[in-house]
Amino acid sequence: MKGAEMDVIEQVKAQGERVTLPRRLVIEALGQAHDHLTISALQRHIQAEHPDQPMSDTTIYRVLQWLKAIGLVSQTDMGQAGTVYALIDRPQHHHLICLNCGGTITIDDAVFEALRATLSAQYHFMPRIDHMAIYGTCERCADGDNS
Amino acid sequence: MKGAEMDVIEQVKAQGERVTLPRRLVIEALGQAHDHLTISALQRHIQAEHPDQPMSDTTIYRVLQWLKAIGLVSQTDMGQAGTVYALIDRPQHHHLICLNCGGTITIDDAVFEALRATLSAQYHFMPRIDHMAIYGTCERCADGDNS
DNA sequence: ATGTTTGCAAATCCTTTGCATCAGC
DNA sequence: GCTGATGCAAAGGATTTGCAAACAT
Repeated sequence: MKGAEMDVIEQVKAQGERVTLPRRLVIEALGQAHDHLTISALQRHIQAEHPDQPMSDTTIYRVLQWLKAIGLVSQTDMGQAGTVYALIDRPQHHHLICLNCGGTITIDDAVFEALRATLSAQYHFMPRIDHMAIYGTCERCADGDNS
Repeated sequence: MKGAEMDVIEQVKAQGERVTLPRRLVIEALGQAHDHLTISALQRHIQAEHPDQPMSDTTIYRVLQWLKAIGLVSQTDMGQAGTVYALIDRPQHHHLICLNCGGTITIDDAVFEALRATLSAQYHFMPRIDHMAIYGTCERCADGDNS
């Protein structure tokens, strides 16, 4: 199912931005990933799919920075796990990260609806909560105690 | 009012941790700051207060990493503005960061109470929301349009 | 044709590490 | 006195930048 990246490419064109091969590949990789990707994971993914089309780190950085600027991808600092990127289009989801075991739990975007409403009403601020990483302690670590 | 850092030092001692001069100075600087500090701001602050006591970057990094590990400071990625640190003790506050003008708005911790409750109830996860940075568009930029 | 984007290499910035010395308990 | 913290210098990693060549529109 390659709907996501097609949509993104349409959006990009509609904004009058140029669509080049490297850009296409980055968008494709992000669209196919069922997860948020680090720069190196992205690079590996693209290499695997298109072994003949080399992509420099520089280009990936620049493409991501551009996609972020035009509001199509989110960038999240996942702490020890590095910085990850993802398309902003599918049903959003976010992550809870356990400070003890390092495990991650995926949570639904609905959890943030109330927060969005509050920030908008109280502070007249339009939050763009594309991908949140929240740290804390997971159930297992809270019970079984820690290291 | 130097209550905050005294408390922290007591806590540290109570945990059987060593209290050295560099550690004391970092805690003092964080306690006096009315804001979250970057590494370099912290360094400048300490230099200003104690010109004769040099502190290597390395030590600041190590002290902060240690304070974070024992749960006394928060670390937040503020995007373009870098990574900031703060003591976790005073009434918490958080920041809204405008993606357009870069301005920041300070918000109350109460905003996150509902979120904490939801995460705890629905995912059995104990979040540690010490300092959040939320990106979006501020009122002024939403009205006056952008660059 | 024109203005943008790419790739390479090098620069820069932030953070961590090895190791000898020094300080807290 | 023993154990762990510090400082220096150097390594490491991630991200950015300058400039010529390649590309999309």
